[in-house]
Amino acid sequence: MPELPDLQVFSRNLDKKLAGKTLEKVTVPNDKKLNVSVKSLQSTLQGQKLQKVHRVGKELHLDFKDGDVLGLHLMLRGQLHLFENKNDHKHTVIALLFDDGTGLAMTDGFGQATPTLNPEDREAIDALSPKMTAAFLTEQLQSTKAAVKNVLLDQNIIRGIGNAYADEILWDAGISPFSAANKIPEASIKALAKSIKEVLHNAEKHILKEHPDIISGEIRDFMDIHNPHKTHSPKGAAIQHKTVGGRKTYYTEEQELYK
DNA sequence: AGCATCCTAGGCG
DNA sequence: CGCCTATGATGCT
Repeated sequence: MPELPDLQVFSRNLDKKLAGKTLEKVTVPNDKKLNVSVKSLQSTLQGQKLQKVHRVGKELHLDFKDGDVLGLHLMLRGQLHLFENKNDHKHTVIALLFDDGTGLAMTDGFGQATPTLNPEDREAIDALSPKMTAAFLTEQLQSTKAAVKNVLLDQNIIRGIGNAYADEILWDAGISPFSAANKIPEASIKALAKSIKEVLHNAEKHILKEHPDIISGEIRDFMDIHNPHKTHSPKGAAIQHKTVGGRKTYYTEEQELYK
């Protein structure tokens, strides 16, 4: 499943491909997760010009000319596909057809991928926002004794970090994912702030270089720690894993456990 | 805070 | 060829 760096590349490519086109028809074969009726979605968006595609947290935002926004969240298994004129992708949740015959479909066998008309602005800041500073992290981490990894994953605090990148970031910062958030010293919080930016930016750069045109899937092969094909970290420690709450955490002894 | 829920498909044995 | 797992968010206990 795609995480922030993948989505960043997708949004870029979709913007290149679709911005400036007028939405002719939107269909929602699976409207279980849609926050408005299909009719109201259609009457709001059809006929509007798509101005911009960009990423907000783990969601893609399609900004239309009159200020309406279509949010697309891929959740666990959602995928995006471009099509010409007719969409035949299986498990289509929503399909957008533009005036030149180009189409975009979001599919999901699980049916969990979520389209949202005019998603509410959330207070949580984006992981790549300039507001994501060591000072911000200090404030957030001090207020809870929860495991630091859970804080990174909490979309109500920071938007955009998922399970795989949380492990990469924490290894890079030298902090054990099981550390109590309020026990992490200032110097390590600074390292963490730096690692969040660096790990996400480097991943995006890598994906863009190796897969410049992708709009779907996830690229994971280059990950150093959260990677089932690797046994040792770049610095040589054995990678360990532990399943917490149904999802796997990868870590090494190179990471300090604060408790 | 922590676990069950959604219930597919691709990868690996 | 069948089993296993992977990722997110919500809502319950």
